[in-house]
Amino acid sequence: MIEELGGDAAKRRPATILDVAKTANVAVGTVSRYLNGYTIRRGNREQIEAAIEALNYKRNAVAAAMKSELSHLVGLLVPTFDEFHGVLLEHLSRAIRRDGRALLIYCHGADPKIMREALDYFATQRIDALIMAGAEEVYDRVDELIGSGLPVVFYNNDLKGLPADRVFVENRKASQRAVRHLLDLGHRRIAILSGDQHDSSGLERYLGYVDALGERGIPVDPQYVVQGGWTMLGGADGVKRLLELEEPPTAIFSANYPMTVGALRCLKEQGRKVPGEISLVSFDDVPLFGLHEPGITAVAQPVEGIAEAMANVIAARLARPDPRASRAIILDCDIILRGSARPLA
Amino acid sequence: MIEELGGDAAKRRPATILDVAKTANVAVGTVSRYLNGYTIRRGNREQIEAAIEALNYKRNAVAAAMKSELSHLVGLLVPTFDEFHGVLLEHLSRAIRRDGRALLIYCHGADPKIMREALDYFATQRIDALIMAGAEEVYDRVDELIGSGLPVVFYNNDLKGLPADRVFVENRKASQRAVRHLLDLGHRRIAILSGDQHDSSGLERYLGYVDALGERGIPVDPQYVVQGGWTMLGGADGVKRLLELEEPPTAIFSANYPMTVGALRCLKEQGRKVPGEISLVSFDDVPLFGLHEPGITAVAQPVEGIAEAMANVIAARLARPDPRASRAIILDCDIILRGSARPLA
DNA sequence: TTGTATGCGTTATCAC
DNA sequence: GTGATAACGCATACAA
Repeated sequence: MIEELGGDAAKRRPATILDVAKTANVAVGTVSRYLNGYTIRRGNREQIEAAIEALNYKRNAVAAAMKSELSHLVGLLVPTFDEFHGVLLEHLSRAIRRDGRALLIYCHGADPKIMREALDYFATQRIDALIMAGAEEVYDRVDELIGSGLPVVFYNNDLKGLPADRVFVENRKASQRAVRHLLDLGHRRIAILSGDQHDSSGLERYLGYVDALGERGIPVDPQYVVQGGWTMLGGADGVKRLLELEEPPTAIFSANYPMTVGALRCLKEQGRKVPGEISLVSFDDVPLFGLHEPGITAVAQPVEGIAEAMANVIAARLARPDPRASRAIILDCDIILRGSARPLA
Repeated sequence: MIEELGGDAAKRRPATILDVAKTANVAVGTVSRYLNGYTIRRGNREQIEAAIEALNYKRNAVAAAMKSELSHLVGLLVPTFDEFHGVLLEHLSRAIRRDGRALLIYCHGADPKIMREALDYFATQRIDALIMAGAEEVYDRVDELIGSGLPVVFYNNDLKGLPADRVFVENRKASQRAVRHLLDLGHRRIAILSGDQHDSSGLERYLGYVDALGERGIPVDPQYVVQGGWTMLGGADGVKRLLELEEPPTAIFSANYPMTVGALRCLKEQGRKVPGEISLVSFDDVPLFGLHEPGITAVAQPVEGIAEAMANVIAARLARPDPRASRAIILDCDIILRGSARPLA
């Protein structure tokens, strides 16, 4: 379908601060002061406001950024837009907006080349701050960025040793509680569908699993520790291997949402009843888990709290640049008991 | 020049194109030409590359944007980050990146004030293009933006009459097929959980429902048309009302994903079996629908195709500044048959 | 092809 | 407070 565009689109040069100053009979400096919230003589203010209205003036943030060195852009570098990131984005964009900034997003899909590309792009765009899940592959680049004065906030995966702020959840304790719950139900052969243990969250969730077993004096059986690589396919594959064992586990702790979906799919395909034949607890909670039959017992991350913390940390650092103190905010998780974990028969 | 206080952090002023030119013994113009991909004498190119490396030069996109009037930013204004938008973002950010641009996102949560704020912010940031679900509340502002030369792409909800590009799916036909499927199974009392019919997608999905009934000579019974307002709560509430009818429907067509979740929750709470007592078909598909017991029969939008189309439309329009034609791309949907709809007993 | 000079719109720095 | 003016870093005519 081809339509004619209105030809009367008056594409005039947009008004500048100079035009406003001229129309309002004041100096550009005065207009700039007005725009930036400084006190202005009342008469002038009214004239400026009238001029802005009349000229339909919109301040050019690009030019402002060039002078002030502040772009009011916060870069967000994520590996993927799974359910967790969707919800995070919802809250984060809201929280960031409160301070007059917006989110510039880049999704790298675990590709190191794209990670570097993203970091370069962000540097190029002169973002005010960067939020990212740490990735070893770009340790040096991030270090460099921080060295150049860019505030960075890590989440999900830490890059130890870098002078940055951090927002994490109690991955280890929450996982421990989740596995302890399975132990309380009488399970002893408990498997973990682990995320990448090079990621701090992957490691900590695994360590929580180890902790819980250790509390009850149960040794960690390597055959029950399978790597799911955070992905749905990895989760399905991992469960498949578990079911092929001579002594399959009676319960599984899955370390994130996509792997849980994969696990459920595999279990369904293999005709294994949850929780009849095998119990399941998931890290990460989504609305549909409550509707699944049975409901999926899950660790719920405080996503809104994470977003708020990120925004606050950034706002604080931008307001008072203090390279020495780096903040680490660690939030608690809830465990939501549903029907996917039941006492061992 | 003025030195930053605190001499320990090597927070030197970043290198500029001028520094590069000086180090490479060429003129700034030459460096600029190199940066923008024009041909350069080989010796110079090598010198420039060496200088960039040595100085760790990162081009300042802000300054470049000011001159070229191109920010390489694409604004994305969404109502909310539901599952659909998560997947969309995944593909869109990738597609947009191919052209060297990134996504500047803003989430308005159906608040007209925030919509206006977002539009102002985008204008201020001098974005190159805008992707948004149309909203009547800001018709005039969007019109103004388009008038000023900003390319706009609508999705999900159209704002008729505006000279913009459009990427939509065959909402009406896909809905018709979905309802036809229920009719084929013998259902006659079919309800629709409708989205906001002021949204073009809401209206078209409703019209598809009407079409399907009309084909079979079945009149539309108003009591079977309930407004769910696109939300989970609205969906739950709508189903509740349906179940209280003297003659409840034997099948429900839900017009989007959140409403389907709400519907499932309500049906579960009320102890109604799906599909034993009531059949269900959903617009929008998510991985978990396949794992639900029963699997949810759903209309799958080609989200990747939507993202690709958006990126292409923008790239095309930005490449050829004043094509007097607006493009409307309409994509087909698949219907995925699972177990939530079964023949009427 | 290369070098020079000018301007983009804003903020910052002065005197006043 | 206000007004005039110098940057900010880059792109681009224009002359060479």
